[in-house]
Amino acid sequence: MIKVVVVDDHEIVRKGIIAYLRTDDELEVVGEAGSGNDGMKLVMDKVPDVVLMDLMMENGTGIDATAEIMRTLPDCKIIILTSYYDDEQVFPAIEAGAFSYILKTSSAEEITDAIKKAACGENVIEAKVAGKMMSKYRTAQKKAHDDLTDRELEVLICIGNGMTNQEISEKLYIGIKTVKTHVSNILSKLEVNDRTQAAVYVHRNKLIQ
Amino acid sequence: MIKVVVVDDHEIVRKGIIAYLRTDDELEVVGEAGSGNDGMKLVMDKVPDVVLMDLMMENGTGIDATAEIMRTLPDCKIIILTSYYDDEQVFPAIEAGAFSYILKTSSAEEITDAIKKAACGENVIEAKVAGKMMSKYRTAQKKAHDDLTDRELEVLICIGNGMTNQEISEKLYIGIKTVKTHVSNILSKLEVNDRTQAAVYVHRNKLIQ
DNA sequence: GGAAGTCTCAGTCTTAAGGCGGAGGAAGAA
DNA sequence: TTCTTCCTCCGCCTTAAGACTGAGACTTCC
Repeated sequence: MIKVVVVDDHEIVRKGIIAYLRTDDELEVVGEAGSGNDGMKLVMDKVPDVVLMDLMMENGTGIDATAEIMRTLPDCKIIILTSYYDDEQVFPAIEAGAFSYILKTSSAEEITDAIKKAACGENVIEAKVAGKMMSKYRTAQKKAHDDLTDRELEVLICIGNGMTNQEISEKLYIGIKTVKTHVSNILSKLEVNDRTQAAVYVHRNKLIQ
Repeated sequence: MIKVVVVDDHEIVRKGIIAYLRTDDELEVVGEAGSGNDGMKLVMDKVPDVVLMDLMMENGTGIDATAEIMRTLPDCKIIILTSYYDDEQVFPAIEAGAFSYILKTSSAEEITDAIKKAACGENVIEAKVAGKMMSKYRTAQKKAHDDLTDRELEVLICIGNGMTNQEISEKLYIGIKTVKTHVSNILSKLEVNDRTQAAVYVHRNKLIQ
């Protein structure tokens, strides 16, 4: 029997998953929790083989719970069960030590399958998530504005807010000549031609909103 | 007995909800579907009192299904059941004729309660969604760029992409003088001082990404 | 002590940007 | 028809922007 704990703050989802898991006689649901914190305590107490963990929970994410569980019970397999494959928390979850990552769009059979595989040490990563991981490592590239000095970044943000050189000089208490120097350096470092493109850069790279 | 149909493409969620609803002897689950299309046909066939409809489905949204059902069975109460309160589809769903709008974070009891209330003609709107509706009507205000002509909007988008007047004139096959005229008009209509601020406007108002 | 990087500022020069006023042609509304 | 709006373009003018070169003061690091 594979001992399973289900952590999900959607009661209806949790009850549903448990109801289904109970129909499989290889699995034994030894506990359920509605928050990351409760889940953590429960896991420490029950020491299950597998934890089905929802990522998006209202108070305290599944990430912290996952990390904490892995610290004390490194042999416990945590399966992240979430709704969206492009969730930003995918990577923190994997770094925290999540073993498998499946979506709620998976069929009930796929979920029980993932649990059984996890118990055998075989992990399951949703194809879409795997693809996301690939692109993640591709986009882990250096950003042009990493080359900027602190002061230059400060000036760039001003440009991104549509300020003129005059206004920037007044805001930063420096001469307009100095601002022009910074702006020139910024433009060449970002490889753009003028302040408008620099402003676009700021917004495209979400340096400000 | 209140006849209920459950439409959700997450099998595990659907099974869970149904398993729970069956424990209530006032409710009778007369069918289930894994897509908006199937759900629509099923509802036409079974004519339930209440439909529990998931919004986020992979093929065909719950919106279209809701609208279609309301056209043929206007007395049918459709309860939208979704994961997020700030979903952009909230309003289309309500316009499509959804009767209640509750979240999956609701307790199982709240869901059965919403079903019973719907059957009695009493709708339930999640507090957070209601708040969202309020702010929606507040933000339904006129945008400055609504005053722009088609051509001006076209030029504005170019500015938002960091193009110079020269580049814009080449792209639109018009003289640079004409571009300058458009730019001047745009700046005064948007009440900004220069093209950089116009570019910032474009991104802040998400005219382009 | 020297080298490198950063921040500050200066002078000069060129050009894109933008304001202001005017105007013709086309299309649609009153 | 007349009026209005939009798109197009012109000339004149002022100024902010940006490139390029140079340089002093300061900190950090070797």
